[in-house]
Amino acid sequence: MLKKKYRLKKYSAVMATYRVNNVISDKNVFIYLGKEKIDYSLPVKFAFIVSKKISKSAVKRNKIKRRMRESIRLLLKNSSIKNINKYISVVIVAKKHLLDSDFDSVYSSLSTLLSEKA
RNA sequence: AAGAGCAGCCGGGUAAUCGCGUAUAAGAAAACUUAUAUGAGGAAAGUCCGGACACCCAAGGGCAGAACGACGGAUAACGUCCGCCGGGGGCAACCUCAGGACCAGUGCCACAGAAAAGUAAACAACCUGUUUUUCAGGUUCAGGUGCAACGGUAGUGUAAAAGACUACAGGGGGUAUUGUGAAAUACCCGCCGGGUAAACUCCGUUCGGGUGCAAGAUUGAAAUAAAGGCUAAGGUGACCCGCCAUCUUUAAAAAAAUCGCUUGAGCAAUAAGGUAACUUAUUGUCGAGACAGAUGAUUACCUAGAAACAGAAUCCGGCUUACGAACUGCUCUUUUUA
RNA sequence: CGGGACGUAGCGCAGCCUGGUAGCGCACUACCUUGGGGUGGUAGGGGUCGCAAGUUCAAAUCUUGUCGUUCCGA
Repeated sequence: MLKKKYRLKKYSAVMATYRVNNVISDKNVFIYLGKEKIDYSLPVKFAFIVSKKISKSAVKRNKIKRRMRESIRLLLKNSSIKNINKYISVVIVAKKHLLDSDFDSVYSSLSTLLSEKA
């Protein structure tokens, strides 16, 4: 789980990130990238969205969110995704395909998307 | 031994590495770091009932409305629970029932049938008179219909019949006894013209009304502005653009913070009362409290193969629904052996 | 968190209040009309009435539970 300073808290901030409309995706997730930073001392903030359309069960939605958070935590620790540091915020939206995947596929798709395409 | 019925119990464990929420302590005194402790359920779910708590409205009462409905109890309360009565099911253990009233009124009972409730026979049949037929009168036992037929079976009786009369059983009413009571038992009375209220309705009981922790309280900022976006609807206009108004958005910055927020009809043990639900007393104990929302990832071993349903959001008491594996106790039936 | 509405033929809807026969339009099939097609006409097929239980002689309809879809308020 990420610490609180890495979390994007406000609904309005998420909507602002959507409005930039800089999207990358694969079969598992959409990733919305926010505006570029002015002050580089601030950390990148993440938000994770798993809608009710993906599953009615709160347990399954929570599981997907936890896997995504853990992946981002490991990626930040490895500092393998340095090139996303220029963005203020990142919103990650899960797709229905994630429901049947395991942790490794979540980790690999997030790492390739964020390190290569961003 | 086999097959049933009822009740109970559990909801993976240990270790290692990385990591998260909360509390406390220390350092720092802004962010933060370290240590320790602690961190989802039996249904947390559905939101179907009942409360607590909070605010708004309200003089009191009625009407209306809603829910409930054998009886006695439990409870803060309940549509829940316990016991018991009656109906139904089962050989039995046991299970199950929205279980008041169609003698207040109004409806409905398709098709079939003579007739579906009205002092009722438009089919048919029986008997009597007339007697070729027809017709008139009496009757509804038997027939057939239907979920249901104007009380059942057997006899007496009669022109043919009929509770008209008798016996037996059924329903209803009255009296007596037993029980707190629903009711049961006994005796007596020919009293016996359907069903349906999860049809309207009537009777009884309960509920001040509404809103729900995003309830509500406190502190601070702003003082109704600024910058955009949009045009389906409003104004101006013949129409379009435009303008006004409306609507809507605004990243780190003022765009909130704190309280409510978890010590409670709490949990555990023992004792007493009660058939039980439950109650009382004593002792011990504190077991999540977030605010885009904390329990995860990887590995090894054990169990049986690390398996299901499933994630607290103000808090309790229930109900309902979903669901995994192993096992324990009591009871019943059948068979076999002693 | 709270409150509504709707599940009926492949699709869109009636019927439910007041219980006994499930119907309408489009689509589908066959035939007629045409040189052929469309249009038009005639006939026909197709429905566990979301699911489960109860009330009733009888349930799409009444009652309860449950599943799904969708809307509204904060």
